[in-house]
Amino acid sequence: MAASTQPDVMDKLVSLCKRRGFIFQSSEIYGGTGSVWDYGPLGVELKKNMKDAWWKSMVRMRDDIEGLDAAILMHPRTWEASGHVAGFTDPLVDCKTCKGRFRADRLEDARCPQKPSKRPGEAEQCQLTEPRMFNLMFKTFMGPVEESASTVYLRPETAQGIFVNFLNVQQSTRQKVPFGIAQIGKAFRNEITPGNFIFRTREFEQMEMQFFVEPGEDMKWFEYWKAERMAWHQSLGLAPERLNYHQHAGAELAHYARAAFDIEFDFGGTLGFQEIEGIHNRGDFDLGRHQEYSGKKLEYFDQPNNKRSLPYVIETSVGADRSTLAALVNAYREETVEGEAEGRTVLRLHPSLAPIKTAVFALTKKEGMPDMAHRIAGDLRPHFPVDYDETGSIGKRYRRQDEVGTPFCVTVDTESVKDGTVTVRDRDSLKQDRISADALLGYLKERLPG
RNA sequence: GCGGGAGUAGCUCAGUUGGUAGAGCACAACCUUGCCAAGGUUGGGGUCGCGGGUUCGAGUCCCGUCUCCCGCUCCA
Repeated sequence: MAASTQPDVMDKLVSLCKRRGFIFQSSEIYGGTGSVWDYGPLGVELKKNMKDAWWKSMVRMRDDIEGLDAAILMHPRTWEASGHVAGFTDPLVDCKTCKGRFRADRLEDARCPQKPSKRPGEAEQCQLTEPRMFNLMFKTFMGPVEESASTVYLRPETAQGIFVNFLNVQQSTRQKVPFGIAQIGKAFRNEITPGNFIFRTREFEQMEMQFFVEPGEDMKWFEYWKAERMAWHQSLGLAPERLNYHQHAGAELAHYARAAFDIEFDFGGTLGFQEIEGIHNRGDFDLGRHQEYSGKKLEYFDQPNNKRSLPYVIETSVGADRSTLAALVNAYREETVEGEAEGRTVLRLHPSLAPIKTAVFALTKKEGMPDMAHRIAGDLRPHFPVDYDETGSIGKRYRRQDEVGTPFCVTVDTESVKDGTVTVRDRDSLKQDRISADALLGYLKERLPG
């Protein structure tokens, strides 16, 4: 069969995601809410599989990383310490005449700085609007009274929940540096320019791990995690040629970062290579600042060597939504099946990510086929998500499952009812195996990782 | 926030000079077929993003508003 990769599949993907129940625009019946998306029945499974894969590789498969689920609302001082209150607030002014936008604190004598060549005639002076404060953080109020003292923020990143709990986790688990804390959770940013489907949204989910290391060991661990994280993305099927590293240098470096690399994925079309994960060496910036703002010591006591130190932090931060989008883009294919007039749309998702692992069909509604197919589906359900279908032609049902990435389809026919064998069809190779229904679970488990 | 484009059925779209909405696909039921989107019959679905105005009458003209896309600004 011939495969074709579309230059820009995003439009088709958005349409498919809505039609098949992966992703819907939030509050659509009210006209939609800007840059917020809801995950439908298949989308929630896909994203959950993505998060489970991450959690398993980070927390369950290692004994040097612990899990955490910190609250979205934190003490407001947290964000003063992190630098988000000061660093994320800019006074912006717009020029009504020349359409420019500028930071008020960088303007001289309140004049529009646009070059004369781009300004209208002298008679028509530029008109600047009043400065408006713009902060990336969403504000809300805690308690019944809305007053400034009760202002709290929706966290713009999950990392701070880990830093403030550093000693709680370390002492309760008796971990020794180097060790890490992992967390999956929602974060909120009032982006000026959101967009590109679920790529940049105002409410999103992060999968972050902060690894605490001895100062001086930081670059060694930085390189370790750089490699490990790239391997993880590939293990979930992202094509190696669509992944690369992007190094941050100079002004591009965040205020806390000593070194930073992004892992980028090629989304194709107009988007091209975009960040899906960041690996940062944050030094002791965060623990140091929280120590300063809270007045509480956050040093780690190294018992054998009888010394105290503030660990350095190597952070890996993946966007769960971006990874999900990358998986979808990476998996999307429009193929021509040999000998067939019509092509097929197929999501070649890694089996561990597929929302439905196996579909069970009754070839027709006669001769006890539905009964047997229902029985088989029921036997498989305790083990993984299963879909049952008996409508339309068999080819049509295969196409439906291809479109949502189901790796295997099992069909019960007349022979099945007589001799107990079924047909198992593979999504990618289109090959069919005839096996005993009794051996089906073992057959599928062998081919479905996780 | 600015400039440009767009908003008609689940999806992709068509709707001529304003006269009370169509197609393909999808979906549901039944018949037929019986391993890769066949065929047939029937059917459910839109008041045309939302609000207002002009008009005897507006999807079709005007104003406002919301949302999406592209560009700018911005982007820890």
